[in-house]
Parts: sequence; C-alpha cells; structure tokens
Amino acid sequence: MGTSIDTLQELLFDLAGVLPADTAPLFAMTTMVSLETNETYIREGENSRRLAFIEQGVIRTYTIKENGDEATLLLRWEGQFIASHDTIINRQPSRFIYRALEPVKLLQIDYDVLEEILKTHPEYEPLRNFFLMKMLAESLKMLESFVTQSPEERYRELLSNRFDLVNRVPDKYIASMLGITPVSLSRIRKRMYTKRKTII
Amino acid sequence: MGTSIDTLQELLFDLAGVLPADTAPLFAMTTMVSLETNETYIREGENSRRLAFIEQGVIRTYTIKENGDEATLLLRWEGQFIASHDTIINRQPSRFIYRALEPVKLLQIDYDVLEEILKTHPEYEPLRNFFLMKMLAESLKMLESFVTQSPEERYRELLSNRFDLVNRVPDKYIASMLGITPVSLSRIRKRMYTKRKTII
DNA sequence: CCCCTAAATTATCTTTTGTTAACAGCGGAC
DNA sequence: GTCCGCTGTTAACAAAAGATAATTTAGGGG
Repeated sequence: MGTSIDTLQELLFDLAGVLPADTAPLFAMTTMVSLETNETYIREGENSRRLAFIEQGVIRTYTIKENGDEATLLLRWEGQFIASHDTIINRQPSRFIYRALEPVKLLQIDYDVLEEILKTHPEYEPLRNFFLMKMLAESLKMLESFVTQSPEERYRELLSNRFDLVNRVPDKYIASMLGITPVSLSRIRKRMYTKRKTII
Repeated sequence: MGTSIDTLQELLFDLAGVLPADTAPLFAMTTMVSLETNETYIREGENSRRLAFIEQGVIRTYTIKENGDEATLLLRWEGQFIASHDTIINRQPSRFIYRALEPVKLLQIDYDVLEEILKTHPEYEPLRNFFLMKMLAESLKMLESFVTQSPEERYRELLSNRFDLVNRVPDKYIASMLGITPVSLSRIRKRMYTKRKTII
C-alpha cells in the first residue's frame, strides 16, 4: 500500500470515476522501484518502454552531446510522471539517460503492458490522457520560456516557481536545463545578488 | 470530400482498424475552415477549444511579450495538427495567437465536441492519443535542441530538416522560434555563407 | 513606372555568453 | 587530521547576441 497508488487511485477516480476497488487490474502490473543516489534508471541505447510515477526523489533526464558534454533536458520529482519518451513515442533506443539525483522511489509500469491493460480496461484511458497532456503542457511551457525569456529571466522564474528544486539540485544541472553553462549561471547569480536592486 | 478527411480516415484505420465507412460520426462534427494570409485563427484571450488538422498552408503560433515584442512558439503546416493548447490543456484563455502566414485550409473540431464523441465512440480514442504523442514528441525535440545546440546549430538543422519551411516563412519568425533576434539570424546567415567552408 | 511598406542586412556599441584555467569551499574516504 | 574529487566562483579573453538606427532589398498597388 504505497502512497503513489493512493495518489493515482484518487486521480483515476477524479478523472474517470473509477473506484479504487476497481483499479486492481492496473496496479497488479505496476512495480515499486527504489534507486540510490546516482543510480541510473534508464541507460542510453536502452529499449525498455518505462513509464513511472515518482513517489520520492529527483530524476535527471540528460543526453551526451557530440562533444561529450552532458545536456540536461528535464528534471522530474515526486508527484510527476516520467517516461522514456524515445522508446515510447519514437520507438527508438533511448538517446537519453535517466538518473537519480537523490534516493528515488517510483511506481513503474511497462508501456506495452499498460497498452494491453487499456485494451481490456478502457476505463483507465483517461489516466494515459492525463499523463500525456501534463507532459505536453510542461514541455510547451518550457519551450515558451526559451522563446520569450533570457537565461537570467528563466533562472529568476525557476527560483520563484521551483525554489525547492533549485536548492536540491546542483547548479550545473540547472544551468544545463536553462541552456547555458555553469559559468554563466554563476555570473547571473552574481549579477542578481550584487548589482541589481531587485533580489528576486 | 476533402483530402484531410481521406488522410485522417487512413490514419484512423492504421491506428485502430476503424473502417472509413465507420468514421461518419466523427467527421460529421468537423468543419472545413479557410483562412486568408494574415488572418487570425485564434485570438489572444479567446476561450475556444479548437483542434484542427492543417490541409494546406502555414500557421504561426505566437505570443506578445511584456515589452510588446512578439515571440513565435511554433510554426505548423500541412499534415500537422494544431491545437489551442492553453484552452484545451490548461483550461485558460489563450495567451497565444494563431495566425495564417499563407492561405490556409484546415479541418476543425471543437475539443469539447470531440470528447463527447469519444465517450460514445471510444474506437476513435487512438487518434487523440496519436495527436498528443505527436505534439509531445515535437515539443521535446525542440526543447532538446535548446539545451544541446547553439542558435547557429539550430538554424542549420532547421535548414537541413525543414528547408521548405524556411523558404516559405519570413526570417524574423524563424529567428523568433530559434530564440534569437532577426539581426542575429542575419549575422548567422552571413557567417554561414561567407566565412565558413561548410555551407550546410 | 514610381511610391510605399515591410523585411532583411549592415553598422556601431553594449551586454552577455562561451571557453579555458585557476582557485576556493566542502564533504567523504582513509 | 589529510588527501582527494566535485562544485561553484572568479578571471581573462574571444565570440556571439542584444539594442538601436540607418540602409538596402523586394514586392505590391496605384
């Protein structure tokens, strides 16, 4: 009886009116997974089609650039879904690595298994829909920030919206997610906390 | 009998085995819409929940920044879906404007109507799923380009992948979508076509 | 054909970022 | 405690981008 299951049962009831007692076929196919700090969840080139709900901890999704540098695409934490999007959407080996930045607990299901369940239990379909829409909304929000804001503005917004996250994650990953180098982020922080009048 | 309907019927058959003859309930609720060049499809603040499949033409999705400048989030063209994501996903008035850059023909459905249809015709559900996954894949691809590539690299990639698009759309919108100013894009082009040995 | 407008380029100057390397701070291993 | 490795900061210089304005280019309408 994990809190992830409780949360998802509640979500499923709110979305589709499915009673918790009727979710057994779904949760029977989920697995609770624990990851240590720095443990890799999904490797580069891996073909597993994993979808998971994070109960605790932070996972970093990153790729290795041609020059060997890492580029962080996403940071996901408790209460969010995480998915191997290359394998699930594009049906190709994952170009991304998913790694725990802290001890992580997540509730996992194989996407192929989920699809099978959905064939016989279409009442769970709203959950998949919710997950896709949520991911899409978040991606578009981030995309919007790249075309409307400067790196400094993106960092300021991250600070005001996700202060907890910024404090839990090393700056170099934050910088990478903002599309800049750690050196630049350090300079932005310096500008913010010295020159400027408005701290946040 | 529009070609959009043909395309979508084919898609629905491939995705879910639904025969074209069985798609009447869906397409009965769609409308063919024509837009002139520069005609606005969705206004800022609008609450309509429109989902459409573009049969011909290019639509630009942009927002007005605080300083009054425009920022182009997406360019969508024939064969792609377009959706008022603020109203559909976030259930809030659209912060974005959708405007035709060329004469546009699209097949439109109201998302609320689509949801009603899906309740009685769950066999169409894979189509919604396909649309969401497609949009998500594209958003993540763009996001990836922002964290892994420089503006020049993003432009080069756009040239090699979407040469047709670059030639149909004014540079200033391309620049905005790349997250830079038109002046910067002009300089990138100059650097590419003079200094460097590799043209593309 | 000329005029008008919008788009693109160019120029100048300022600001920011990238790159590289040195250095400080900190925590863990021993 | 000392050593080591990782993170973040700082410095110095090069490269790129932003802001602004002037100029050129391209197209459309009369």
